[in-house]
Amino acid sequence: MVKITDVARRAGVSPSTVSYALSGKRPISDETRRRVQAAVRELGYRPHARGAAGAGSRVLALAVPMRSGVHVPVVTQFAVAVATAARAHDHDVLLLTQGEGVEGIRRVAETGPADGLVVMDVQLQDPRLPLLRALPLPSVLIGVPAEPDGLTCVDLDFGAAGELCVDHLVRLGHRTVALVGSPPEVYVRRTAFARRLVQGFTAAADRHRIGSTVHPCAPGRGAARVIAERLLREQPTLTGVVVHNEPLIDPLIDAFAELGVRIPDDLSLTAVCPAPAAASARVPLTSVTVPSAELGTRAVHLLVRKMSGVPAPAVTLLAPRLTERASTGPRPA
Amino acid sequence: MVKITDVARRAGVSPSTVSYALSGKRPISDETRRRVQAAVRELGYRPHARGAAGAGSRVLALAVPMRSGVHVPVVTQFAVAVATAARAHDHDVLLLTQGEGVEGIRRVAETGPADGLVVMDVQLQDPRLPLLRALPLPSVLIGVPAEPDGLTCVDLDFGAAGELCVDHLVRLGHRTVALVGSPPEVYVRRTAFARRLVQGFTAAADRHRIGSTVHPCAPGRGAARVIAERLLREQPTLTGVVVHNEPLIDPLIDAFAELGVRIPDDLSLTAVCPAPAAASARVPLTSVTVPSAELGTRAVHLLVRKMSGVPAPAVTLLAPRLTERASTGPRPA
DNA sequence: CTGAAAGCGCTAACAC
DNA sequence: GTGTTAGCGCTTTCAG
Repeated sequence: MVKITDVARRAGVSPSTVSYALSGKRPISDETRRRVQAAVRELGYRPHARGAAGAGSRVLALAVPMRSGVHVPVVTQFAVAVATAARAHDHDVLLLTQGEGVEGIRRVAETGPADGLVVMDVQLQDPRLPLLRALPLPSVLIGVPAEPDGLTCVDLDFGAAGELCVDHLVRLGHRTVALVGSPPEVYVRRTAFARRLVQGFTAAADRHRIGSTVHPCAPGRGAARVIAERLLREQPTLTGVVVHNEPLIDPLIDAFAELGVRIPDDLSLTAVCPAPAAASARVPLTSVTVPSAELGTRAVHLLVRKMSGVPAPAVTLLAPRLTERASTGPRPA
Repeated sequence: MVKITDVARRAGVSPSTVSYALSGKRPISDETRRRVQAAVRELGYRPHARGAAGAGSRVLALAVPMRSGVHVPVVTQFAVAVATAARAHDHDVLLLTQGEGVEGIRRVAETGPADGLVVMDVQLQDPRLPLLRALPLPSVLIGVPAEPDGLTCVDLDFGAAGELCVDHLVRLGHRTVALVGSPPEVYVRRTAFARRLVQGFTAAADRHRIGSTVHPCAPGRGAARVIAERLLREQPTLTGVVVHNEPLIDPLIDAFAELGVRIPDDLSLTAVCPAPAAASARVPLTSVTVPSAELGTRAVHLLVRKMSGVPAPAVTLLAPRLTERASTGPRPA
């Protein structure tokens, strides 16, 4: 195991000179630096577990959900956003795959090299919360659980997003709406964002005194066809649908088309999903954007602030914005 | 910054006892361990940049490609496989997003906490190769560049995969075949796996003395329609198609259907993609499986062996296997 | 089973 | 611009 003194000997300088030559923390003559670098290369030197006085590890861990029902591209967008933002703050990102679950967090927090933690796929009652509250390691959740006190959470305001979709449909005259949601297991887990969207959707429909139903739905063409048929059969007056299930968007549009339902002439469709997915769907969808990149960036900002000792608000909610595209129109006569 | 001596004082024991109580490297009485753990919790102690004699960081870095033309779900599968395998070897995974490129690798290798490196999205002439060869940090590539000596590479044998698809089609009697490939930028970058598939495909077609063409293709319904029309127009005798572009699979099947081409009656279709994608396509596809999980696992195995000093072979190629499904049949009369 | 003390590799004051 | 040296927080002998 080659150490800094070896490099120093080889380069004919003192250890501290090597240290400074590598860190750049004080000026070193070109000649000396060159010799040091040569020695480093020749010996294959790598700085070791930094001496105590050194800078912290500058690593933050990211707990990514990789379980049934989560949509991989969206999760990946979050992860990339977090990684990019972390780099901007001179941090690296440690990948913590779910399945390690609580244990993974404990491990990283206690013995791991991370000095901060970003947690995704938060449930309303999440088994990780007690640990996160107790941990000396600062953490930020992407997603807002039922009891966020003592934590730092950031998310799109999914409740408001659900309301926004309904308000939009009501403004167009629709009087019966349905929510085609995420796969059932997502609700079973009480995943925060999915539950809150349902709450907002239902509350807005009740407030407007219009009919509403909610349908968890697995992805895939088969499921899309089944749900489309069922909606048309069970709710003949249905003219407005909100989709909160990205991989289901195109299959659902197809299914309606096959059943002779035209969008937006016969049925208005609204989605809650990342903007590109809405824009590039078979029919460009009026949608509330899930700003994955901004959420990831915000989470990292909050985290680095927390790591530097500044207290952070328990909940940061981003206001939803609805973008009109081709999939919504006035209620048919 | 709370240190081990603080914990020791609080627990009324010596620093070394705290150290051993936490590492478990020598037996500690239950009573003492309890007191130590209590002190740790109360003070929020976290082990620091480990003392020099301590174990290595046990982190390996993963360079993931997040650029145009790569298919996110597949990349994510690799990443998850790598992370899981790494955990099995008691390592954590540091996410290195491309875009940092060569610089990212240099940083992690020189000052970063990683002690091993997995590189994805390898190009035939990859700018990172000289660095990887020179680095004291052991690395493994998923993908085989043109000159793999001095490196450690693992991949599916994409050349053989291309041949296998053609052989299968020829055995069914087809005499004109086309390859619908990855997006153009993938070939422009000279991405190794894409290029090698083309080589194998072309070589096999030549060997069988049958007509063959290759078409890079962007994803999306529009592009699929365009390429389908073009294939039918320019090659009237075409009856066999190989797709190597996962997000294009369904759109391409749709496009052919819209053009009145039945699969497999009029046209046989083969894919090179992960098994689930082939199985759940609109028409279940005869395919050569890209075993993402196994590749990720292998890469990590090779890497940990290398890190422990055992030399590793320059190239490990997994033999392709073709699974017949519903999309291929005899050449129509 | 525990403590004292001697390092570990590295950085940062301090001297010149 | 460089070397000397005193730590840093932690682990691991070495004694008991």
